[in-house]
Amino acid sequence: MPEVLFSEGGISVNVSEAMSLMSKKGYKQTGKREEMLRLFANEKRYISAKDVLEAMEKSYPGLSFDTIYRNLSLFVELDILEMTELDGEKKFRFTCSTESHHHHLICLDCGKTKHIEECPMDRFSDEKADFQIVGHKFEIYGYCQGCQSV
Amino acid sequence: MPEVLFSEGGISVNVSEAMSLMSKKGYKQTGKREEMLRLFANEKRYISAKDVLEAMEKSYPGLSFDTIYRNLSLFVELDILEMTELDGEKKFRFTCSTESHHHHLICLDCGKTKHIEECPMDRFSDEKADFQIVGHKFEIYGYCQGCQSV
DNA sequence: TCTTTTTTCAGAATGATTACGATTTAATTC
DNA sequence: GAATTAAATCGTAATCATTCTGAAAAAAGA
Repeated sequence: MPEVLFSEGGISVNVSEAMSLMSKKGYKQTGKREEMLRLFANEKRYISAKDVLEAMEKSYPGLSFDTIYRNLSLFVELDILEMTELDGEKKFRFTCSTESHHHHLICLDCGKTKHIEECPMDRFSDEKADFQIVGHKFEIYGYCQGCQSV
Repeated sequence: MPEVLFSEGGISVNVSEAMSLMSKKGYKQTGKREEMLRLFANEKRYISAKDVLEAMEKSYPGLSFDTIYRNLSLFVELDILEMTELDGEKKFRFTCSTESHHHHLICLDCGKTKHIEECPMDRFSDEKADFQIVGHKFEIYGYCQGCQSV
């Protein structure tokens, strides 16, 4: 569980940046989208679609899974969120557009992450592999301090 | 699609090794298990449960998904197969017990793989991460030569 | 062969995700 | 600010991979 919220300044910059990116791309600004983004900006960890629904049901009772999933895909498409698959479940996390390429150490319990600056692809020469390389995944799994004590 | 089968020697050694490991552990040797293993020994690439079912339905009509999945899990537990999750689907691949720790470059089309000897964890000091590390994943995705031309 | 335990079948249940037609809402135009 | 239009949302059903269940069949050991 996340203990500390970010300063309002930090949040609003990222969320409003994302919102204006959306309208620039022709997508509409809705209260639900903003609240979804606000949630991700606060959490800064990997959470599931179900987590999102549960967090938003309070303010939007009757909110549909369709809305959640459609917006999650949209956000990933626009690079506002990043996605990974853990244990057969898609998990999403806020992306800061200013961050350079990096990887994550991920807590399997709460989804909290730690950046890994180093990328194994840096020392991988893709010529000798007769594959056309289109992507890669490097993730380290574990339990964060908070979740170890449980 | 795999073009070349392995020499019978190579196959049978791996398959029979796996079969005797099973009976040593108290699991029964069945024709279905042997044919599943034979399939994986021939393919040497990541395939899905559905692929296995389709390949085996010819010799075992009416074969159930339950049988496939149960045996796949058993094989993974016994380190006979290795498993990864691609696009929300579990994919399985034959493991040679003699191979040391390694990673894969994986063809997103046919599941063909190429070994990557280098492991990014070798130069990752887990002390400074205040996470209890339990695992990691490093995979490179692309398209093999055969699948590029399509 | 007989017994015991495991495996398998057939189909239902689950859980995550996606699809659909109808309705509502945001952005745009007048 | 009302009318228009396109996108977003709802509610629910469909889909897809995977797991479960209880009964029947098959393998291993005595």
